[in-house]
Amino acid sequence: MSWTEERIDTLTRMWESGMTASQIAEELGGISRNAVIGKAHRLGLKPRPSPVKANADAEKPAPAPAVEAAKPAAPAPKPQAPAAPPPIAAEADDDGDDVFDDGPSIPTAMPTAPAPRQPELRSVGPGGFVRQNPGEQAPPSTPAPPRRLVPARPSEAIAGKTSLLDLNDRVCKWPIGHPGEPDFHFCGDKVNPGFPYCVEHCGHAYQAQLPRRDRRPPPPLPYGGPRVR
DNA sequence: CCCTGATTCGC
DNA sequence: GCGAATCAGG
Repeated sequence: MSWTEERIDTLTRMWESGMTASQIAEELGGISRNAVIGKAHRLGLKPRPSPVKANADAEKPAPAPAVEAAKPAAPAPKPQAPAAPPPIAAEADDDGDDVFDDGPSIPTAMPTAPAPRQPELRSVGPGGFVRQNPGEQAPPSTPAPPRRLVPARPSEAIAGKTSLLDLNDRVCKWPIGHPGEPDFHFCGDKVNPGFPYCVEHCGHAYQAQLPRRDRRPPPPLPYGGPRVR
């Protein structure tokens, strides 16, 4: 098997949306988990919560005269930052016509003029909702993921629906249902220009920020919160 | 044991 | 560039 552009694209999207290397390998078929990881690294995409991210020290005064087999063996106790489960937002890369693609961006990216970071400046998005400024961005109340991303595999249940692999910059990435469920898919409507979601779901994802004093205590949506649908 | 991603290194 | 082998943490 060779890495065609299409396969690379699939790999990239799945990798960036949090699929494990095993799952990606299985999806692509005829390829090993290692191949996926190797390719992912070669592509330069690897910002991923690794289960083994301990070693950060490169310099070690210890003499390593051996030609090889020099194992650092540095059990430096490091505080482990808990890796938050990645949001389901798959920043799809469609080659060519993605005008607004400036890399892995957050949904606050403005299509036209970047709003200068000013405390009380507030702009109104194309959908008519009030934008949040950078910094006050609570993660979109994505009711999505953390359990386990399983499918992405063509199934009868999602026939005609927008699957993970169908995501691009033009369709709404709002998840419908939950990963792992047979009919898990995405909204797929035309996006509110400049946003990852359609107008309706932008209304869910971006809420007008009330003055702090009027702010209700944050609704504890532990996880697997309100179903969208 | 299982899983994960990271890294190495012969090809 | 590729990916099996290996490593290492959970």
